Amino acid sequence: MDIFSTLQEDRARLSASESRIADIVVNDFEFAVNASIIELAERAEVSPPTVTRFCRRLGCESFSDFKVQLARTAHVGVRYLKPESKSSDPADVAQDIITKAQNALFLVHRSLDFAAIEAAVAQIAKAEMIYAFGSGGNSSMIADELQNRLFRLGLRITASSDHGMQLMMAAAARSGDVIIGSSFSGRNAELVRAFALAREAKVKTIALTQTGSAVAKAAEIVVPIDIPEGTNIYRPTSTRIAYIATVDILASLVAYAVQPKATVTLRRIKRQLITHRDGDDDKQLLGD
Amino acid sequence: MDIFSTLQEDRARLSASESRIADIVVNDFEFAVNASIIELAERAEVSPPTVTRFCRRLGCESFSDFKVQLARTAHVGVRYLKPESKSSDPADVAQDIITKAQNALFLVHRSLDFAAIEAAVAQIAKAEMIYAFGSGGNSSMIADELQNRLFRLGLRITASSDHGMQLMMAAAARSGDVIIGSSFSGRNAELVRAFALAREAKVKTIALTQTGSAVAKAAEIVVPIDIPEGTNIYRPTSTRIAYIATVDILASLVAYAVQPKATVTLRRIKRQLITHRDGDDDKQLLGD
DNA sequence: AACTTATCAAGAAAATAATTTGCAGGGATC
DNA sequence: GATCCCTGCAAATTATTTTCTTGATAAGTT
Repeated sequence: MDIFSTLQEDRARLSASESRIADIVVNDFEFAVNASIIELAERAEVSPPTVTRFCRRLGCESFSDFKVQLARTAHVGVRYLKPESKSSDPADVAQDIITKAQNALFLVHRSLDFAAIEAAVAQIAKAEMIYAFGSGGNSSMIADELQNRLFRLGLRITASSDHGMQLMMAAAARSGDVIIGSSFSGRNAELVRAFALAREAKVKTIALTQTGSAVAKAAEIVVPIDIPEGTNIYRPTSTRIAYIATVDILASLVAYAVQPKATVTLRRIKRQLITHRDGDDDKQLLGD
Repeated sequence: MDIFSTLQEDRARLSASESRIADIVVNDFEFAVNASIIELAERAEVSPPTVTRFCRRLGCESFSDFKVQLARTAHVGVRYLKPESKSSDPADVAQDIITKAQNALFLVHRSLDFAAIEAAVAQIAKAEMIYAFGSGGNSSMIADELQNRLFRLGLRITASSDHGMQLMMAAAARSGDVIIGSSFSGRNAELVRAFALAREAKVKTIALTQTGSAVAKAAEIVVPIDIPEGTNIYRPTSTRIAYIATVDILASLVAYAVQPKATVTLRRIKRQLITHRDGDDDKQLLGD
């Protein structure tokens, strides 16, 4: 667990003096990581021992331990509190995107629902046939990505971003099949319909979407992905990164679940790719 | 600038004793951030003052300043040196993937070639027509992603993952057009051929690929993306994240470059999407 | 209602530990 | 052989933690 979560959680248990310290840490993080215990104490109008006690209460060994914990979390964890820059300078834009992407990873990691993931992995690994659905550019990329990752494991999968096809496929799917649907917004009405159709036929339905959304309610297993998207409509970065990472995790776990089958297929695919390139090395990653 | 770059750069200027300290810091980072100056000194078989001087040489105020700098960089920056875990426990797998993804972002950010990016952005923004090429699952995703991002800006773009089509399109392209080709491996021979064909017709060629690779050599503008991929072939995480982030940066910068044209198009697309969903909100990101 | 007691927060001062500085010896280089 | 730089020692400084004490609040008792 990281300091920032702990700080949020334990906020209630803190005394008045300790709360003042917490405020300073949260609001002026830069100061906090650089300050000595005396400086921090002075600013919070408490005595140094109180600061030590504050650190201990948060589960740290000592004040310096606290600072280290703080520094390592905060690099990734704090900035999402900060307003994004409005600059169009390349360095700023890059900084902004990278930061948001890292925050997204940080947030996904923290909020991963392993129970749901394991349930999804179990279903995927034993599926007769898998249908990956998603529409609208972003989610269709996720569907393709699922196909790209899972067919390599020897699984039978097809991806579709076409609403009409999705409905027909959902209707054609049989018990033992799995439908994985992705929706960033959670409000893809056609996907909801496809899920409903599938569930009538006892087809397993897995949704990658926002908690509590229409799509989430329509699916049997929900792997929730909840990322606050920034307001800049030019940059759907965070959510996409979060989805990609989640798919990566799912696919990796499925790989472990189907391992014996998978290695054979991978080797065959790899051989195919190598002849397509100018020969050689085996370490090169699978696919271009 | 972060400590780790500095450490790498200044490595040559360090004395023997200081090098020993550097070794420990790099190889056993966990120890280094938690150790006191005395512990670190003992382990490196030097005296505490030498450690202080080492920190100063790296541009830090003091030893504790050094530790803070270290902690804040290293959370993201060091782990790619570490062997990845072989565990198949979901929490470990997730941790591993998230860490690798964060490292990838860290590394891309550090190695971004802004000159190349700006050159690419300038060409893309004024292109008559854009062709996005990529094959093999990963790169084809990048090509689709480019299309997905750039068409929203009112640019004319098509993506293709079909080698045959790519060659024909390259042949059909005219001066004023731009071809953007992506290749993770840098050894997609067909893409090289498409670039060659395009350059004969004075079509601008932009490659997203590894520095020094065949694809890189074939293109006029190279936006280099160099990420060491792990050895676990089930997990092409890092590179993909790096490419996505780079495309995000490119697309955002193009958005700024073509702004007036773009907002109109975005508004039209958005209206279209909203009727497709169950009404409402404008803050929702563009596309699902 | 008044007093006692327990509990806890918080600061003062002392003790401890960590860090830095000044200085001097040793080795390498020119 | 002189100079320069690295390095460690020891002292000085500074920072941090521990211990002890005080004061406040709340619950229980007479």
